[in-house]
Amino acid sequence: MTRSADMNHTFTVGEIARRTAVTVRTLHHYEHIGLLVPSERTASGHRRYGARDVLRLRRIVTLTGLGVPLREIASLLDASPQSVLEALRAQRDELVERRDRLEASIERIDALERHASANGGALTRGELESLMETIAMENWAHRYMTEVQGMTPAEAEEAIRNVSPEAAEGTRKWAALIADVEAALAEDVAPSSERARALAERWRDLVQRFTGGDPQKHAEVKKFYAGLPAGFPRMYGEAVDTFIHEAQTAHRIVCE
Amino acid sequence: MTRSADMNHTFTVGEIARRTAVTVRTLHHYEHIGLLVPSERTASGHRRYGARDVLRLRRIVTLTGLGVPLREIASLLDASPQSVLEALRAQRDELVERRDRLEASIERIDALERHASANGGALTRGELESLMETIAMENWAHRYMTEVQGMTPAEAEEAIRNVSPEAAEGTRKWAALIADVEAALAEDVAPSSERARALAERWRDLVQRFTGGDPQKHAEVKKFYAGLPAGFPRMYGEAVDTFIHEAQTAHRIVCE
DNA sequence: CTTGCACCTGACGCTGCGTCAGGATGTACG
DNA sequence: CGTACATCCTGACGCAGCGTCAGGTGCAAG
Repeated sequence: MTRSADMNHTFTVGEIARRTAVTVRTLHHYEHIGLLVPSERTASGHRRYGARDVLRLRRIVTLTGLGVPLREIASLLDASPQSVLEALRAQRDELVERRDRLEASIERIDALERHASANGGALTRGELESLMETIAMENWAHRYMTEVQGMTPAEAEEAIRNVSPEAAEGTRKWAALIADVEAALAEDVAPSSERARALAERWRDLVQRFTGGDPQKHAEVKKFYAGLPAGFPRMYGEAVDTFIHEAQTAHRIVCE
Repeated sequence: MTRSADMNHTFTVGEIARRTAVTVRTLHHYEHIGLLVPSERTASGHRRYGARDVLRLRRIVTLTGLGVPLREIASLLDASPQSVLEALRAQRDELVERRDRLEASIERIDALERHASANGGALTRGELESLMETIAMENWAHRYMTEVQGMTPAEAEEAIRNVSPEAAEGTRKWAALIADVEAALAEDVAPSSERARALAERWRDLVQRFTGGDPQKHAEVKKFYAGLPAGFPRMYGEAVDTFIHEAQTAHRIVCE
């Protein structure tokens, strides 16, 4: 054997880095935060890692691979197996939540894609806008269900997914209408104008369609809106509300 | 109507924040990076957001909700619908990749949990260690397959998942053995000791089991290891190799 | 002795804001 | 008209996990 029996052989940062697939900078960082301090230093100050350090590092790498934050790893490395398991359970829950959020985003993009390809692969700016507004309203609905109705994120996703296609179509139309009204607001369109009349009529039609012409349901919706906690973000702004009201008055459009 | 016709009404930061469910600090930040600069300021320097700003903000919020980085949003807001779609496609790919990574981590934790509950819900330190070593080796295998064999991450996941239960069991035993050897190294156990002999025998048995006693397969495995690119991280360190070699020599354990 | 590589410390950069700090404004009420 | 009290302002540090210089030292080989 040409190699000496180097049982308590020590390694330099570079060697450790290569052997465990982390960077030198990472090792510096781990030492800086006190997570992995090499057990030795040469006289000239070079780091020397022993077998014990390598073991510790392997555990650290494993746990970071599971997405456990470094702070937690630091406390876990000296903890009992039970608390490690417990921490990993908590970690799992977090990972699941993050994964579900990603999944929801992916599905929204997919939905947008489907619409795009249904329209021949090309979208006009307006179509894109209204689709993005739909997404915005879904986000809003999600917030509403979790924060006001107290649903879990998963339940809210479910509820939103379970909306029937026609209702989703309605949502899309609402989003488009609101976007149009806000565009009109941005362009200083007068409520008495013809364009405002068209918007007010679309608004009335959507309200009728949404409530099925049922005054009681209309009242319910109003109550629903009134019941929102103060400061809770609305689907559309006060300015939109005011504009539509004025346009309806100006053009004597009865909404109910 | 008591409220005046405030068509080009402007809003303060706080109002905007409440209505769009972002924080005031976020609006400050968006202005700081030039993403959303309010179209007006009062004489005293207070921000005033108009309908146009609200529209822009809604789009920003929608896109951040899809995980698009702010820098990209900045360029997307003035881009054509086509390039927006294109960017969202790229965004989707990224999201999918992140989701898959999360999924893999979740599954690893689940596997660990299953082992734990199979052992009656309680794990000894050694069992936990060896399970974590298994994870480490899976990570290693993943790196090996993607970086050396050139597989995609998905293919690598597949390949690892497709390992038969017995092979997985073998992997676990290997991991446990390596961990034990490294522990022995950390404790300065002599290669001539009884404990080293036991380790060397376990090593020999695993090699035999892995190669099925076939010398050619043994040679293949050696070649596989020798064929690894220089500097590629190994499953175990040189010190382990040396230790086992010396122990086998000291106790005349023939391995092949 | 020089070359060249590996190592050292220190410090800023990145993402997307949260969270003070210290002070100026705005609005409602008496 | 003064006084609360909410809201607004700017500026700056903090966080997670390192990447990436910058400027200087150590070490083995030719």
